[in-house]
Amino acid sequence: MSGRTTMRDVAKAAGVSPMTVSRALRGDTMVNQKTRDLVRNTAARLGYVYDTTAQAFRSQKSGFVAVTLPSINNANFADTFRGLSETFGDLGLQLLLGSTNYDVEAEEHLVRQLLQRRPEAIILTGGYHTDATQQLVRAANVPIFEIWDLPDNPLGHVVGFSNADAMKPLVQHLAKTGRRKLAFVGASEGTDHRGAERRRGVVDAAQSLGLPDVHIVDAGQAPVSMTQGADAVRALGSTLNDLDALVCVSDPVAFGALSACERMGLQVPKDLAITGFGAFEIASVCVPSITTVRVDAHAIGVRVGDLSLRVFEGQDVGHRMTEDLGSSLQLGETC
Amino acid sequence: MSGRTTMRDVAKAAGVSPMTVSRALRGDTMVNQKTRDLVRNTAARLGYVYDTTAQAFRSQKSGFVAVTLPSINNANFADTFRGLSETFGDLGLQLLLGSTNYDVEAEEHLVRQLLQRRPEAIILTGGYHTDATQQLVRAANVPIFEIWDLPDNPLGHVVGFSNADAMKPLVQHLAKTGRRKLAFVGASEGTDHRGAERRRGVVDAAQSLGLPDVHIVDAGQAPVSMTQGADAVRALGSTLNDLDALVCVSDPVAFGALSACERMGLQVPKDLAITGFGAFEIASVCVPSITTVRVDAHAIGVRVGDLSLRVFEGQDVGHRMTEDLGSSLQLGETC
DNA sequence: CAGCGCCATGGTATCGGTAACAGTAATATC
DNA sequence: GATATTACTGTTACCGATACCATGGCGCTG
Repeated sequence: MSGRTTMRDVAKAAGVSPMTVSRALRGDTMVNQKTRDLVRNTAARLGYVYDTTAQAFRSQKSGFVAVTLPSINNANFADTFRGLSETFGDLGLQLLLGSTNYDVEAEEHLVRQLLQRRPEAIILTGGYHTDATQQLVRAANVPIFEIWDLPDNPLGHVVGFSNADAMKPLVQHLAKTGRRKLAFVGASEGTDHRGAERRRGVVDAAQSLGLPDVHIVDAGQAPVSMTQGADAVRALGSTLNDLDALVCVSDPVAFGALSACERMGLQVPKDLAITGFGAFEIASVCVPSITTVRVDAHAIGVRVGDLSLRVFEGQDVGHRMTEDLGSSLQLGETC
Repeated sequence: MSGRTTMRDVAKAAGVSPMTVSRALRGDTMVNQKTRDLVRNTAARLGYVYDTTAQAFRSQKSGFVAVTLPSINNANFADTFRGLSETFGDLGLQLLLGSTNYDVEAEEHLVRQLLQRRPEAIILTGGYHTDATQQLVRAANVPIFEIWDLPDNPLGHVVGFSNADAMKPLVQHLAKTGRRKLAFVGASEGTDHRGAERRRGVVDAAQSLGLPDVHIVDAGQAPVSMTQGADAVRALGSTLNDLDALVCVSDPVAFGALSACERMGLQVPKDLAITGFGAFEIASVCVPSITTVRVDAHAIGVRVGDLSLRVFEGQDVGHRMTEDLGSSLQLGETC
């Protein structure tokens, strides 16, 4: 009598078998409506709380979906998480969230932990992982989704976009409006893989347009903050006068750069163009508004949920799906 | 042979009992070093993945801590979450996160779900909940923490600050610099409880300083975005000319207001003062920088973790702890 | 009225770890 | 040398739900 109320207690109180309680609480229509109501009322009266752990254990279905994000403190990733949350919530699945802090080693550690909870699907941000991570998730034998990227050798399904290609229209726009000397402001080499892809996209686009070499500005470890963006631009000093445009790895960085320019008396876009990435709210609210690349972060989450449903229903098992959600140029006042 | 590799399989392969495997994998020093290594190597060789669900079930300890946040897409709450994550991670506990979207009914639903996972502690943002929520968490019989607030009748432990008191220095500063006619820009009545507390703090402080009645500006449902802040200010139109200061419920709202003013040709702080709340990064980066109230969101998470440890170790069982982390005025250029 | 199918419910075993207790061999103590 | 202690390993039962199979009762058909 010491422990918590269990189904047995409810069964006894309702005068039925535990099996019937189990069925009634899950809304099995096989159970008579009257019995169902009786069981539910009894359970409520006793303050019974269903034990999902026991269910997960017995049925060998955890009800979890594992998600790794580089950072939780990022409006875009938060939007993706919200999309996932909504969609998987409807499927009765709960998200197990972990943050990798833009570090593949940390991701590996996290994945190890998450897999011990026997998730029914695994969602990894990005397409770049350690070998061990790849082995682990493959061995887990559940649907894998890589998001926010289009990996060359996907582990499973993919919902994302090309971070490199996304930069092309941006650079083209800059070139068209007469900007030739570009700088890319981003994280140090080797931390932010998606940021590196964007950099590559800018460098390649500039090259193919016949622009001079892109100046690379290291703003520090990912995630690069507004402050780091501002500091990096300030540190450029007189170099800034030789530049036509600052292509920033994200909108927060662009905003930091914009503020730094304002403090330094530089006119944007007259003296210098600035671009961001991600279409964060700040890009459209600030003055001047920032030209950026729109990505539907929320849709990424929703699409993963939708595809999962199809996978769970067995319509596409063994068939690797790749969904390229693309991106679009969102013009602002900074160029 | 069909199912997943279990401890039994590892035990057989290593020539020991499952019990020894269990002990070895958990690093029990009671097990001989050589045996431990043997077991670990065997487990690794077989690709064994520990089943935390089974452990949770047998030991009746889920390893989970339930957390509800109003919104995940908020730098402050994200910081708190990070603090929680770090601290509870060190204790070997995993966070189960849910977002209430600033709705106590949604919170109740969420809490119901989370409790079914038998969390070892419950962390609720805010001190305002439905009756059912209160009953549920009390009945769960685990440590409860309410954060980001100082409730009158706490459910358990508290780590937060007074949202009302936090506004006093702000209003005093405004009064000292000659601002008399204040407006408060926040969410509609009945959604954001902490926002309402801040509003109350402003109204009370203004009254006790002999300032005229505070003009209340409804910017829509919580969470109020930058855009909503900007729209609300724009909608004020000529009323704006009669005001000396806009006290905003958060920094994003303040930034939206600031941008709107800039677009309308109003000089901040000359024509109008603006204040925010939360000391978001944007407050110190933007031009002019925003005067705001600093709250150590990360510390809230860390402190909850620290206090939990004490509770788990039984040093303070039954003893309700309240930790007021306070807040401080962070002066910027907007007033 | 036997035989069949359908509906609603019950009995039993079991998921994979581990708590609790029970050894056993080697070493220390008197 | 007998006993106590230490260091390590093993045995058994069990956590709370549910998969699987069995069964009783009722209506319907021929």
